[in-house]
Amino acid sequence: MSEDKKLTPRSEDFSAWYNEVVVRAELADYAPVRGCMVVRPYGTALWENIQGQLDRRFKETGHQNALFPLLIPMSFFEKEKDHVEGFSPELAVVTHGGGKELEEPLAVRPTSETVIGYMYSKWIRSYRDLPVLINQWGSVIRWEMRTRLFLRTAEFYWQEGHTAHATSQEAQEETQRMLGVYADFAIHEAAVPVVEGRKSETEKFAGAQASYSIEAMMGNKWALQAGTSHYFGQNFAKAFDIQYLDRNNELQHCWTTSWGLSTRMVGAIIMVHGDDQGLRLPPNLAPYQVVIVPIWRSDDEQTAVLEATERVRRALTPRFRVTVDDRPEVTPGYKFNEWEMRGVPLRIEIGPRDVEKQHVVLARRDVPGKPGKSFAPMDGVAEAVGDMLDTIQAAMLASATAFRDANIHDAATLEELQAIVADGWARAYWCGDLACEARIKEESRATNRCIPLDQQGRGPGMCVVCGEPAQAWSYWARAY
RNA sequence: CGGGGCGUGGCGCAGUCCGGUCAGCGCGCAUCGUUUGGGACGAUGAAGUCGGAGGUUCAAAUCCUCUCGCCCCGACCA
Repeated sequence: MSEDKKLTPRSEDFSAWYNEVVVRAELADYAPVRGCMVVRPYGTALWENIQGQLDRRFKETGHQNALFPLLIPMSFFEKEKDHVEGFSPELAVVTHGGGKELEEPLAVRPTSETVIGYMYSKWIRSYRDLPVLINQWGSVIRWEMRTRLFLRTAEFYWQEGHTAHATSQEAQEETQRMLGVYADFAIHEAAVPVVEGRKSETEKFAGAQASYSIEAMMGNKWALQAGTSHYFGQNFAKAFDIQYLDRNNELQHCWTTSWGLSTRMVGAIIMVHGDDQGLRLPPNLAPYQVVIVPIWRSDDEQTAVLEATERVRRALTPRFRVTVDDRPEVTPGYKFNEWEMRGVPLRIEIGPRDVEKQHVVLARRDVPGKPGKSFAPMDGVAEAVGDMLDTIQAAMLASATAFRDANIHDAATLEELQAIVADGWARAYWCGDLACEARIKEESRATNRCIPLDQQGRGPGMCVVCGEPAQAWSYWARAY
């Protein structure tokens, strides 16, 4: 048995395991450009399913897609003080075009608040134009010092929603509505049990008045910010003159928001669900929900088995995303392992014995080995598969939720917090003082992940650093 | 940008300290045969500017200088 057939146990070296899963499952590769990645067809298919589920939700909440330019004049960034400070260090800048040096350098967008703000200032004239609810799918570039496939690449693919509203309240509601959309997507499609919360002052987005995030616990108990939603107040509207005439014919600045979710979600799915066999994908997002593996020996068997396989495939298509692995040159055992590594949630085995009995073998990816196997009659296989995929989706969410909850603990002191975040998340009160927050980070290597909107279950508390009364508790964890 | 590690057929590596039949192993790949219900086996075969550039030497994967890239840990961040 050669070394490359084993995946690194998740508990030993999580980073190595993660890289191996990404590469061997053929999700992505390194690009010939520093810090960038090539998303391979299998990874892209997964991403497209994520896009589909999000787009469906965006449509339901009244949003439309649009496309804005990749290149942004440098001067746009200088219009909002915090924004330029936040992004200047990580801009990629185009200085030449058509063989000549440009009069004004162009930044490759690191995010599109500025160009979109510029356009909104032209589009919005009246309160009747509001709200503007637009989303963009595309890629952006941030020259990060350190990169990781999917989690932090220099170029990354995402959606960024940008909205403009007539009132502060409406913009704040939008910010939280979209946070809720992300949480709903993560929980019900990705089976990633996220917590929702507000970012602290130090953690919030450059130029935002308030930032919110969904945070997920990875298999090594680190935290990952899986989606963000920002309330800008009138910061960008004032910087870009986004104004409208209200009912009283008075000029007002808009209230704007933005929210984004990236290919980082793919990384989250890998790190939340993956196991020693490799990738595990939730049925709702898996490129292939079902792989059918026909098994035969003789030519006679082959004919009968492939006939049955085709019948089953037709019964499942197009209701499910199905692929058939009838490669004659590799053994069934090889196929089992390969598709398990690639995370396909349900495998159907059809061999001579199954044809004879007119049933198929169902093998669950989320329960590896024999315990995950069962039979389903060929007639009515679609119903059995539908039920099984629902079961798998629910089971994956349940186990990820149980894992998360088992690894979150309350901390009453800094010492307790330090001990907890070494191998989990801490819930700890913090007075809101920046110095106390910095102290926690220094002493524990943990960051303030978010201040949950739902503060239930804990009474009034005291800051774990200074002991002063604290209004709210946060999740603290090591983070990607 | 600091600290550590690594660049040798497609992939994973040995060889580097001590220069000289070291161009080698496993997997993969190709052909043929036997196999096929949990990563098959045998035979034969193709494939490598040893990351790059300079230098030392009769001789460099190996020593020296510079350089490029990647991975991990920090700082930064979706």
